[in-house]
Amino acid sequence: MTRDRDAADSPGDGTAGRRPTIIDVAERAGVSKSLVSRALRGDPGVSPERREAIARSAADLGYRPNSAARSLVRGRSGLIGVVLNEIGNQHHTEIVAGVESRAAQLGASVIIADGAGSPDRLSDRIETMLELRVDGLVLASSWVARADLERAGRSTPTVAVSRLIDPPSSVDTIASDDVSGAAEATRALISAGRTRLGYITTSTSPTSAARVAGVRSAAEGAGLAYEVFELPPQRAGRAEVAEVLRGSGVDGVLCNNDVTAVTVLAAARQSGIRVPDDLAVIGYDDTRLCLLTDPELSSVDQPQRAMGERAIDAIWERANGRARAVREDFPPRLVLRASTGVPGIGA
Amino acid sequence: MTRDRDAADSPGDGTAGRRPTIIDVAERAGVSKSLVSRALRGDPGVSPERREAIARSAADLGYRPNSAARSLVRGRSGLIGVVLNEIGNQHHTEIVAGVESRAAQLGASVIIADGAGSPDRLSDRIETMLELRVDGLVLASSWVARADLERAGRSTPTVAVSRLIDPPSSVDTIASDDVSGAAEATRALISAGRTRLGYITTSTSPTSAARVAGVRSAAEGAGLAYEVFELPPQRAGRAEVAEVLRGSGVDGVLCNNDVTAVTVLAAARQSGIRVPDDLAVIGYDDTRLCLLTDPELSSVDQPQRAMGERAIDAIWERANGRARAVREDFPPRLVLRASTGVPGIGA
DNA sequence: TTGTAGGCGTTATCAT
DNA sequence: ATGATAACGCCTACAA
Repeated sequence: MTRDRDAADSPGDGTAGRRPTIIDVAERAGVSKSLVSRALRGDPGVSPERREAIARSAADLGYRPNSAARSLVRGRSGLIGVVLNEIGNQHHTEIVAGVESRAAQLGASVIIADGAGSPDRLSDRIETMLELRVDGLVLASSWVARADLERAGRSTPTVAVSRLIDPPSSVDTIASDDVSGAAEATRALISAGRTRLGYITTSTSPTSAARVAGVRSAAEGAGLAYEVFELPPQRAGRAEVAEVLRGSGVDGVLCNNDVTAVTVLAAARQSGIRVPDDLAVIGYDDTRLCLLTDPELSSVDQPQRAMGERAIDAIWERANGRARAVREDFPPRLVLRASTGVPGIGA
Repeated sequence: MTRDRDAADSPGDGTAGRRPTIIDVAERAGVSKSLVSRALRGDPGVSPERREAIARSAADLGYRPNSAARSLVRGRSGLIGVVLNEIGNQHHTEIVAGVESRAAQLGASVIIADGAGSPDRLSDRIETMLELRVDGLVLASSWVARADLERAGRSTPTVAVSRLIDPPSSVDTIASDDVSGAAEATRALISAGRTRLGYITTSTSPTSAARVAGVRSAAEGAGLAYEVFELPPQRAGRAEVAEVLRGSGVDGVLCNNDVTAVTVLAAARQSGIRVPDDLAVIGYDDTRLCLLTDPELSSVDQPQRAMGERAIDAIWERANGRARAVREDFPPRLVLRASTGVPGIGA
């Protein structure tokens, strides 16, 4: 039920009258609008007196530049767009910190949109960003349709901070090295004496697929078998995980993220499975949750902040002529804690 | 296969040449630019043939409207801005869901900015939103300076979804009723037989202050004493909380959020304090964490989504003439679980 | 149904 | 140092 938006035109504006423009400022200061433009932007070549008068006039009027007008004439918006797969996902939001800090150095403002985990929404948000003429676009999602990637890459420097299957060459990609991250974690399980390995995930993303590959390589390298458990997000509660655990004889498990790992911990406790004695557990992302569990949770840390910073650099490079695509994998870091037992000592 | 539109290429443009405008679309379709404008916006009064030709022309060219130009001429941006105190804070991000869904009904796009917990950054982000001429602004933070609130309220319909001290009348405020939420939680502790009550928080926000008031009212109503523990966020780890717990003889504690509550659980376990036998614990926000702890965590749920929706409605009302400020408190809901023992039965 | 002509607020290029 | 003035891309009366 949409509301009627074209209510009788002018009556009731809510906020005050017309917003002051550069012209209002100019009149009040008794100068031309060009001079106001220069003064307000801090251009050199404006006499101190004028500058002063203009500043006061602007302040009195509560003048604020209209970025639409500016963007239109300059051909650049000064905006960096970030589209997140899911604003509630900590892995994605941490990338924003890196993006923000680097963008600030370039004098750009960062605006964020939430894809709410849906490809349609993602597509829509990307379109909005492109219409806004962002000077660069950061995509933190593995679920962007290829057509949308191409469209974005064609319009503005675009970098995906996530693992993509066969990304178009117009889009740069930055990810952490999921294969080696998962492999290293798996090797840690193995060197803790685990022989019945498992990977449990609540996602079917390319990221997760890469981690499966990492688990496989490490397991096969040690001549061990491994099992993969895929739980749909809605069916990934403590009970479901407990069931999975009971069915399999797994004694060492890597999880797709820390929340899943905490769920495994809870399920194990409920099922009388001791951690790490009966089951070693490793999470992914190294969130602060890891320090709040009992036992504390081992986890694979990803350098989200550095990846976010790199994304902005890549955008800058594209804007300045680079044509070849960036394809970078950042090395993750395994953080061992009690949930895998004492490092180096088997069970 | 000719995609070269500008032979004289400046040394490295990155993406293709000039972006197509409504004029390019018009020429290619052999019509005037006004007709293109109408057709593309779905205005009635355009012959089917023209409409078709224009659509094809636009598609061929990869045309995309420039929202700066549109915003400039229409006087509205079609944008709703949301400034979050901290993009990593789940309480704040959940408000976004409500904002998004209602904004979509109004045909507005939502853009988000992150205040990173700093008043300066918040101020800066708000300014960016105002320069963008957002049609409405949602502030999810208790830390916005009053000057910024006034500035925003003067420029565009603004609503703070958070507790504010003495908000300006130009800003609408929506919050959950923290006093009653905390009071109800405290009464639950009392009726579970707890007599040495506590409130532990990692924040000094007005929100937290309101909850203290709720705890006080319930405690005093029952003739019981209570203690308030304030831990700075950096010093709110398991160890610090354990120390606090040991020092006091508290047997029933309300926490400012679920993460703090989980920390309390971890600290209690470490200190040999049994939950709920020795200590009853209640969190705030009712995040999914609550189901992953042992024992499961009682918590106070806030209707973030409804608050987000209401924010958009309030903006709409302001835009349509309402002058009086909205001051609304949404009722929270206490969810009892094992961390407070069986409801209704004392320890 | 279609086209013409301003104008939105700003920047930037010319003059002066 | 300052001021006209022409864009920027789009929408919208007003004409035809």
